[in-house]
Amino acid sequence: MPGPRSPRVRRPGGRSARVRAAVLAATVDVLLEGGLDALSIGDIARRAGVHESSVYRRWGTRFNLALEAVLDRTRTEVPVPDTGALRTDLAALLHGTAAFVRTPLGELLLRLALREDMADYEGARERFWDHRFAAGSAVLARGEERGELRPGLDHRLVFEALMGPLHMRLLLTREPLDETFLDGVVELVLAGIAPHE
Amino acid sequence: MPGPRSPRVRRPGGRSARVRAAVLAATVDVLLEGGLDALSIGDIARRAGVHESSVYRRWGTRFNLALEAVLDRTRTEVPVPDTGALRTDLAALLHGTAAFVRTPLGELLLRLALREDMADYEGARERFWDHRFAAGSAVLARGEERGELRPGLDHRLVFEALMGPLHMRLLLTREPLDETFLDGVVELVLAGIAPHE
DNA sequence: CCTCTATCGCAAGGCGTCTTGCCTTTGGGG
DNA sequence: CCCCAAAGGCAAGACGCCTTGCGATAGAGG
Repeated sequence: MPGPRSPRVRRPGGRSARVRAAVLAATVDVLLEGGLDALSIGDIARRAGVHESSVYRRWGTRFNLALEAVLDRTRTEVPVPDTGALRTDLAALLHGTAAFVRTPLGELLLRLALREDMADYEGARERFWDHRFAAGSAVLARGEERGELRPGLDHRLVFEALMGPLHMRLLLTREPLDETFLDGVVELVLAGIAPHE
Repeated sequence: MPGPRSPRVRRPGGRSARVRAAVLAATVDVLLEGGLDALSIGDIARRAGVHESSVYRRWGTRFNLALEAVLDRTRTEVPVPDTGALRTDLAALLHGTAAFVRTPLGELLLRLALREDMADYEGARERFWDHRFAAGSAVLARGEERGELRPGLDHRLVFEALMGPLHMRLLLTREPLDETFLDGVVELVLAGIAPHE
């Protein structure tokens, strides 16, 4: 239990912070070299010049460690496209996501998100998707003002219709994410949400 | 190398077949009780009355074993709905898939399909999705004859648009798969592929 | 029925994960 | 500047995954 003298925030340059930085850096290195399967706590501890038990005590499992390391390196801010037209905005959103998941860290993050045993990070997942959904919703709201789609649509549903096929290919059917495919999805969604003439 | 006397097919009631059946049965039991994480080769071998090394020699990793056990139990035949209208056919397809992935074995299969380290089963995955896609394509072809959708659309794309949001919710955002959602997807896709009036 | 080989049982062992109890070090607060 | 709690280092060890060499056995073909 943290006594009354227990500091809430340690000095950012202290030993703990150094250890944390060294371990996270080593983790990202290993991750980028060999992927999730190559992740070994012993290896990381050695590279970071830290004892194994320190890693275990702080992070528990290597997946917690990997997630924290990746999140630490990943800027999750999503740029909200504003090209002036719904079609190009949606395309930018989709292509941006495709580009991200093709990034080494992006793919790592996606793979980690699929694990079931990360109870601690429910919040992180929720925040991640809320963030991305907000970008989609902003784009749709502007399109609505311009009369480019029917009003009253469920933005979440439209967002999922846009992003779903991409993730399905990536994770399940493992077909390539070529331009034709991405643009086809945009056109299909666009047709689905267009106002009745 | 199999000599000239090497039989291609062993007797189906022989020792090997008995071991295989016992191990697969034990595997499914464990899987249904505790999920993928509870899968321990030692445990399975004990339950099946078989030595651990026999399991390792035959299946290698527990994920190969799990996949074979699940595939062995799963009838992957997809019923092709034919209700007379595209809307209800698509709804049946989507609800059927949702029902399958909510099955214990269905969810297990989905989780296993996500693993990257199953090089041996690329073929199985391809066959699985080809099968399901064929059902979707048949439905779309009939709809096309009835003039319920624009001709010349990429059936694969439409299929992915229908199934993508479901899998995205299930795997990534982990939001519930309620009726409203599923029906919303059907309506959106339907609007997206409808002939221009 | 007999042979012969694929498969299984067995035992020993390497390796990685993760825990735990004890001691040492560090650095924030008084 | 000193004290002391939090964090790290260390060592021992449990446990599960997976491999391997060898001997035993069952069952398919002759």
